[in-house]
Amino acid sequence: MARTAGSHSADTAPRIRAAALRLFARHGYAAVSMRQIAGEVGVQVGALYNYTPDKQSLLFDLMQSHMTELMAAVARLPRAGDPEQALQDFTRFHIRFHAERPDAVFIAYMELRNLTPENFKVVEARRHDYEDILCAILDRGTDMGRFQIADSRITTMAVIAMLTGVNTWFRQTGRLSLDEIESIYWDMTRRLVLA
Amino acid sequence: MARTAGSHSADTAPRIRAAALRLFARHGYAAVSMRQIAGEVGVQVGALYNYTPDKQSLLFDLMQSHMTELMAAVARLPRAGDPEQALQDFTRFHIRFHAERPDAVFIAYMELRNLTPENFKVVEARRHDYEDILCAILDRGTDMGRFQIADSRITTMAVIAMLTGVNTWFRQTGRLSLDEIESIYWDMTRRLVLA
DNA sequence: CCTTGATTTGAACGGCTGTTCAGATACAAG
DNA sequence: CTTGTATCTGAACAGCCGTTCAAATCAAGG
Repeated sequence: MARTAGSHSADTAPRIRAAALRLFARHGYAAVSMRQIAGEVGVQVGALYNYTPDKQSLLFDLMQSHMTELMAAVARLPRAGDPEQALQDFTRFHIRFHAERPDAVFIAYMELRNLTPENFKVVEARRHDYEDILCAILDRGTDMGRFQIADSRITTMAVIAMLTGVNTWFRQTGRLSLDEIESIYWDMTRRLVLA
Repeated sequence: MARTAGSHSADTAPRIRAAALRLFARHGYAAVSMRQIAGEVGVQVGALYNYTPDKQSLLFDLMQSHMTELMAAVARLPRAGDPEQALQDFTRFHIRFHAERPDAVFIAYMELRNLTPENFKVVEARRHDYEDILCAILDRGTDMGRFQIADSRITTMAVIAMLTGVNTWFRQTGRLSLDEIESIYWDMTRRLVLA
C-alpha cells in the first residue's frame, strides 16, 4: 500500500482545497482536523502534507485566493463615468460575487482570528483595498454633488456590511431570485447616498 | 490541597463565565480548552465542572444570557407612537447595546454552528423575535404611509446587518464618539426607509 | 470546638491532535 | 522492460482534549 491507482497532484490538490473550504466553513478552522479533511478527500493524513506545509497555510491559501479572486473580479467592472452607475455596478457585483461563494466568504470573515499575525496583516490589507474602491466611488459622487454623505469611510463600512449581510439568509431556492435581491439592495443603497 | 482559602461559588461562577466569554470571543469556542479557561480563573480544570455540566452548556448559557438581556433591554424602550421616532429609538439602542458588549455579540454571531441542533433552535428563535420587533416598526410606518419599503423582511435584515457592522470597526478610543456614530447611522437608516 | 456541607485539587481515563518519514506502489519516459 | 520520480500508506511521535472522582481542605452554624 503506497501510491494509489489514478493518483495525480493535479486532481488531489484542488480536491483538498475544496474539502478544506467546505469543512472550515461548516465547522470552523479549529474544529476541523487534518484527518477529517483527508477522509473527505479519500486519502490518509500524511498525503495532505504533500500539498501544504501545515494546516495554517491551508487556511491562509484559501483566504488569499478568495481575496485575489475578489480584487481581480472587481477590477473587471466597467469604469462608469456616472458615479450613480458605478455604485450600482459595485452593489450588484458585490452581492452576486459573494452569493456565489458562500463558503469562502464565511471563512474570510470568521477565521481571521485564526491567522498568524503576519498572515492576518496580508488579508487585512487586501480587504482594505477592496473597501477603498467603494469609498472612492462615494467620494467622487460627493465631489460631483450627486451624493450626500456624512462620512464616506463610515458609509463604506455600512454599505458593505449591509450587502454582505445577504449571505446570512440567502438560499438559491428562496422566494427571491438573485436579480430581484440585487434590485432591492440597489434601491436601498441608492437612497442611502443620493443627494 | 483541596478547597482553597476564600473560595465561594458566588465569586467563581461569574469569573468562569467572564473568562469563557473573553476566550471564546478571542480565539473561538473550538480553539479554547477547558484548561485555558480554568487557568484564566486561577483554578484547576475539575473545578469548572461544579459550574457547568460540560463545555457545550457553557457556550449555550453565554449565548442565551446574551439574547435574554437583549430582549429584556429592547422591551424597555419607550413605545413611541410615531414610527420614525420608534425607528430612531431602535437604531440608537441597537448600536449602543451591541457596542457595549462586543465579546458577547461576537460569540452570538460566530459560534452558532458550534451549538447542538437543539440549542441552536432556541437561540435562533430568540434572534427571530428580535428581528420581528424591527420588522413591526417598519410595517407600521409603511401602513401609515410614512415609510416606503420594497420588502420589510429584507429591509429588516439589511438594517440589522448595517447596524451590527459597527462592531467590526468600532473602538472606544476611535475618532468618533458612540453618540456621533449613532447619529450618522440613524441618518442612513432614516433615508433607507423614508417615503 | 465540632460538625456539616461547599469547594477545590490532583490524578487519571481513553481518545484525538498536527506533523514526520521510511517504505511501498503507480505512473511516465526512455 | 527498465528506470526514475510522483504519490500515497501506515505507523509512530509527543502532547493536548473533555470529563470524572475520591480525597483534602475550607467556611459557616450550632
